[in-house]
Amino acid sequence: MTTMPDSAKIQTNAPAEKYRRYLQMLKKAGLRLTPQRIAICAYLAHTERHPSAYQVYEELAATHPGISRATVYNTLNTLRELGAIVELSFGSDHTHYETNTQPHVNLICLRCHKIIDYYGDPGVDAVMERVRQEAGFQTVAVKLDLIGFCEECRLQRLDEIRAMARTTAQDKFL
Amino acid sequence: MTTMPDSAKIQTNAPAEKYRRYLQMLKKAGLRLTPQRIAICAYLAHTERHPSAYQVYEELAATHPGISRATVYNTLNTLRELGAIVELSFGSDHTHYETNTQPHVNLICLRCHKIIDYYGDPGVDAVMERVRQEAGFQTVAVKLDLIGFCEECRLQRLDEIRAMARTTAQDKFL
DNA sequence: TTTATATTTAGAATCAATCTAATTTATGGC
DNA sequence: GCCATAAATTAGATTGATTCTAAATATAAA
Repeated sequence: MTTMPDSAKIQTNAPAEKYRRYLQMLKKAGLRLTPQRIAICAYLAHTERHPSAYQVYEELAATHPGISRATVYNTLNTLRELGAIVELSFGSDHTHYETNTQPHVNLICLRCHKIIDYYGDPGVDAVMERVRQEAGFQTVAVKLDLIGFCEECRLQRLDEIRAMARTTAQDKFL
Repeated sequence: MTTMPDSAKIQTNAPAEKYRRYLQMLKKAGLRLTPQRIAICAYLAHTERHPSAYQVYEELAATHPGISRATVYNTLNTLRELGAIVELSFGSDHTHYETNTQPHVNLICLRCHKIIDYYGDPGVDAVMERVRQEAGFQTVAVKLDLIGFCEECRLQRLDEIRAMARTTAQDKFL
């Protein structure tokens, strides 16, 4: 997994900051800050994972009995429409959400479906600016996904190919 | 909408080339090139849109009566696992596919759900190389999504905000 | 307070996607 | 070419994440 330069982590993405940002966006959109919405924002702000809508509902239901599916899904959809969170998909059955909208790279493994957040300078600022000038597109959130094979799975894949080569002379892989 | 420099379109993404690439990847994975799979690859190679799995099935069923949902979904999943096509999601209900895996930027509008392919140099090569060295991640496909508001919707949004400002003194927008 | 609007809820409904078991098609060895 | 084996396809049933609905509740405005 090797090292990651600390300098690459430009901004902080502290829960408190995310939380404030979510609530602010809801309010700015003219929506009420109900206890349910606040709970959902708090959950999203404090997770380091990429939860699915279903996970958000299930885990919130444990601490907030009586919260309904509809409220969770509606709120997540609203936050997505506002650009506060970003939908991720990677062949899994549910929709997962990226709660961290600072520029970073998602390394999505085709084999194990793990998503690794990679912080580095993707040079995205320049692209955003060009897109604004040339296409009139106003960027709210950036998602840079690299789809491929994580280190673990890559090595495993190599092993499998070697094993296969030993037993048969087939040219198939994966 | 403005202009797009021709120099930005680095490689060609001709249907014939996509078609050959798809078939080659299936074959390399040890799968048979059946008439159904060939039809699906041909469809994907020739579309300029970002079809959903359901659309692929429905449109293929028109010309290839008897093709089954399962075959279409299985083949699309296989192509996705191979990195030949990439899943896109943008708040719509179905899963859509990006059939064009050359480096480009998806401009995804939060309001009208339009996806604009933007060709330019996102400087992604450098990121891919760094990710390989630092995280051991082998990239198969890249997806750079900018999520925001397209020119049309941005202008419409401005109009709406102005209209609202004229009638009321509320600070809500969107 | 009263009225109007926004929000939530519980449960039903939807429908894209997957699964299943049977059938068809292709492949390789003889 | 023929047979045996594996691969792929099909039609239809099933699933289950998400959305919808109608009623109840909470909030804001007047």
